[in-house]
Amino acid sequence: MSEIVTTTGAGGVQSVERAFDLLEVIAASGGEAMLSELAAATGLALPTIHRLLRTLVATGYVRQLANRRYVLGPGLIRLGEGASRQLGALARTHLATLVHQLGETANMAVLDGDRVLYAAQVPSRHSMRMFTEVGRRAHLHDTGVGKAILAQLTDAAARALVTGAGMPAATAQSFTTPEDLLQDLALIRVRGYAIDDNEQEIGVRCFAMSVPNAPTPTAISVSGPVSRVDDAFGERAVPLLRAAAEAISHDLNRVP
Amino acid sequence: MSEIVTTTGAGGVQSVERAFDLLEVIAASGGEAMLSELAAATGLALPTIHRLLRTLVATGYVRQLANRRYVLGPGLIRLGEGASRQLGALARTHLATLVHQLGETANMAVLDGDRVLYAAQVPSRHSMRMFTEVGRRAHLHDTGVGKAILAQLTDAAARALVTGAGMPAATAQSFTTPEDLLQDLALIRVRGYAIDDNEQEIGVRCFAMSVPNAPTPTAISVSGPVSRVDDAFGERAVPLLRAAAEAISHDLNRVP
DNA sequence: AATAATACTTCCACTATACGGAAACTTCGC
DNA sequence: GCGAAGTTTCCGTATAGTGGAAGTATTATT
Repeated sequence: MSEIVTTTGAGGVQSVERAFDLLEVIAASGGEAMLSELAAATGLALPTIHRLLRTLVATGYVRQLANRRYVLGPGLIRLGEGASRQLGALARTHLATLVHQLGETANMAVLDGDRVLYAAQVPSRHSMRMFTEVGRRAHLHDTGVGKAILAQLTDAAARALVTGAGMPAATAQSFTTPEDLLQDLALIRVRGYAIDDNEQEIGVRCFAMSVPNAPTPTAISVSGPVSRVDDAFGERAVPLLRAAAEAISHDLNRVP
Repeated sequence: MSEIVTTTGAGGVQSVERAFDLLEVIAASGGEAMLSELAAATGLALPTIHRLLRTLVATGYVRQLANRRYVLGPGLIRLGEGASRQLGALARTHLATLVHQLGETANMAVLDGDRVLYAAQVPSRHSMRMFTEVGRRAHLHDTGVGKAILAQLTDAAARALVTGAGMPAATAQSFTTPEDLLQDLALIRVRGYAIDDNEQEIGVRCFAMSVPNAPTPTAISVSGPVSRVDDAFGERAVPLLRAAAEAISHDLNRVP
């Protein structure tokens, strides 16, 4: 399913890159893989992989079953939580302000490979609200945050990402061809924000904006049912979104 | 705060061990650290750390702020999610058995820093049930799983964790001083399981037991309304909990 | 604003470290 | 039980990583 993943960037420590490649391949194989599968996916020699895995097993980032299969270990949960908290804590106060001002759920998401990863959420007090959860990953082409992130990139880069990931239609409103999507991205660049209008889920609309100068491409959004999130809502939301995006950008690049 | 962390196990790949040591130190420093802090904590030479971090930054597992400070990167969130799902899948069948036998919601949680992280849940079919969700983190001192995990540790370690995290009273039944809690932990060690009796939420009672020999301190529980989860329930639940904990332990420590 | 102090990054020669071919061993399918 | 596929150990080799020293940026001090 996967092929060579090695990213031999100049000055990188080879064995560290390879160790993380192995973890990524295991994750991509549903969290469980055999030694020979890893060899096929990475192109590395068997003894090399075995030695790297032995190190990861000894440190608790990989577990080995009696199958001899390798699975992601609990040590990674800690690190993942730490990373998630790190990114989310910074955003949460600003997202909470948005929720207070607008009354709808606010999210922050980052580009992760060819998907968006929801890194923080402050839910609204409405009972009817989005059920997206922190840690969930979604497609780029049919979410507000995804399109806001794509609009920051060049057309070529955006096209490469969505064609790589595929463009399944979540609803009848979803874009299904790169051409249609690129047209929307051009509009997003001009007006400065993205709208997801029933594209991800029927009945849900969302206003999203990219966070400038983020280390990883990042966007924030407010979303809710179409009955409440209408054009009038958008007029109120856009300036507030911009303020929040700039505040988060400021915090991300803060120099204390 | 930390000191030398290096785990030079025979046959381990040095640079991989060091890279993960760095990640752990960053996580232990609240998700953010300076290069020189890392040097002090690990005892490694500055150029070595710099090179390792550059690799981690290039691969997205660490971010570098404008401060030049290093923080855990979004790539770790993916891996953590994968590991969490992996652990949950293993437990789910055993938790489902418990739910089938007892008719109440079953959970598995792991120690994560100074909190418990719910890693898996199988809800009961009762409409009135716990609303805890996978991925949610809770305090150690007022949950069944938290107390079961604390009881595995020494009094000193348990005290350090709860004083570090604080002991807010969720209900009038919650323990609020380390002394009271340690007394309960002693009881838990003797009888082999923990009871959360209206401590986390009024009306909810929970029986919990630690999973022996888990790579990370882990516990499982069954919980429900006090009307159903009474002493008679406990008498039925405890042997089944023990069987489930041992089955999970068995699976964790490799069985095909 | 200029200077000192501190922290970070690049350079480079050395050698310890990780690599991978070949062989021994284990498990699985038949 | 036997053969095949997969996994682990061994070990000579050379690559890949190491860290002292020097250079550059950033922050603190006067």
